[in-house]
Amino acid sequence: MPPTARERVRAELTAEITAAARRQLAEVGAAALSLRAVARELGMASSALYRYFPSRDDLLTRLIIDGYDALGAAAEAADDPTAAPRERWVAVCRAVRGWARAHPHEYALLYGSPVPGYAAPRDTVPAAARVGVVLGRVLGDAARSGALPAVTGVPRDRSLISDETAAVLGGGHPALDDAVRLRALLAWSSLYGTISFELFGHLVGSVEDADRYFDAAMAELAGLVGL
Amino acid sequence: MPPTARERVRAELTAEITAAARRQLAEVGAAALSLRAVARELGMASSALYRYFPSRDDLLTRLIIDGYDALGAAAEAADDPTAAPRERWVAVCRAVRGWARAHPHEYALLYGSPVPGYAAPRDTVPAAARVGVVLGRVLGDAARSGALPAVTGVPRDRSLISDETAAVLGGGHPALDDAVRLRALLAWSSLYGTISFELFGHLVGSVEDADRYFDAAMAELAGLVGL
DNA sequence: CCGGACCGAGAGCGCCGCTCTCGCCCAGGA
DNA sequence: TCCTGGGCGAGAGCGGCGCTCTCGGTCCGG
Repeated sequence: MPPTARERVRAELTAEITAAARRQLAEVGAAALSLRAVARELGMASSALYRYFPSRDDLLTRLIIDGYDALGAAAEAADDPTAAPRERWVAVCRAVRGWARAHPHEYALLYGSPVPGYAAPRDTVPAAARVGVVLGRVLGDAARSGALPAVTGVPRDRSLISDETAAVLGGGHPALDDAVRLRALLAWSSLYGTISFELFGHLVGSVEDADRYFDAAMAELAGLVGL
Repeated sequence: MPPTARERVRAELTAEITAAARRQLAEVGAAALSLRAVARELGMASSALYRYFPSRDDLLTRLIIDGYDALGAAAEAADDPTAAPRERWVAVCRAVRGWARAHPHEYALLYGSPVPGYAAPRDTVPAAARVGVVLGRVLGDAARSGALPAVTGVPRDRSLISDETAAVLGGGHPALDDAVRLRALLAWSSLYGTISFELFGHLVGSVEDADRYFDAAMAELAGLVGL
């Protein structure tokens, strides 16, 4: 059956709340995000918000999922499947960094310290995987076109990377070399480390030109994974 | 002149406060660290704490500096200058990860999202650099012994890495190749990214054996910098 | 010995997350 | 048509937070 009028207005108000919360998040950061302030901005009593989100953590979870989705969308939009693998790789990395710089507090919410007593629900996993999927597709396409170094053919006794992650990182390619999987996951961690270092201020005074440093670093990582 | 009795007892109480705060930090994390709870643990009025720390952020700053120092000490202790460069590199990385796993909340305070309105004072810089110094010394020693790839000798028009950081990363070696400097900084970012991913739960389900994955990843990074 | 610096305690302010209760309003069944 | 029940917003309130101010007490140096 179609949504009733009640359900529609409820969904609208829920969207308004998340929108206001996202504004707050962008302004003051996750730690200072206050349910009461969101309610004030919306002109309603703070207690009324609890009809829509059982707790502040649930509101944050909503923002986390939306953030992963927005980041994933940015990465997907930046990938041009017709370009050369190495350029695709760097372009996606640039897009991730660009999104992070445009939304620093959201990025910090996604990849910074987890909030105090908060354990990421499983809902966030598929959204969080989107960037990995894009990176994996670049790798998989490169492997299919033979641009990746040859498979050694000597599998280790036990793989370091789980099968699901290997599938994502392989981008549909059936059997990426275990070393490539490892390097792909390492590169993804390194992308995250590089962006976080820059955003969280650990690079101030160390890097002269952040843009050029990032491009050079991503080129190194592309070389590491074999692109 | 020697410290007066007043100064001594003041220093002692300050130490007790930071110790209690460090316990709180280890238990509940930085975001939930409460000045009032520290005061309760010490059996004093919360207002009395402000005689010793002007604000919660100042107490946090103290903990941050101590954390950097402890981490730096762990890294220094793990470095055996008589070992082979590659083993030294991996050993230091292992030590950093070990400290991070033993003190997850402190690590998150150091390298996670910066706290809301908090801007890291300059006091934290020297303490924060200690790990970099250790890593740089490994690199510099390797370069001096000729274990690092030959310098290309073609400097870029402008260095990406600042002179001070290049000096630290060079570990006293006069002229490390610019590419090596870049890779060293990238490797340091990657070490941080790898540990953070593991600690913040972004690797759950992706990595089968965290210990083996970390060792393999650090070996890759060692190869990247030329060790 | 005395004045002033230092100190701890208490009360209080404005926030916060969260709960409970109370009236309202509107939709759907009798 | 009326009535009733469920969703809803508002208000009051609880305990906890960071932080400030004021007030006595203590102790040290001149």
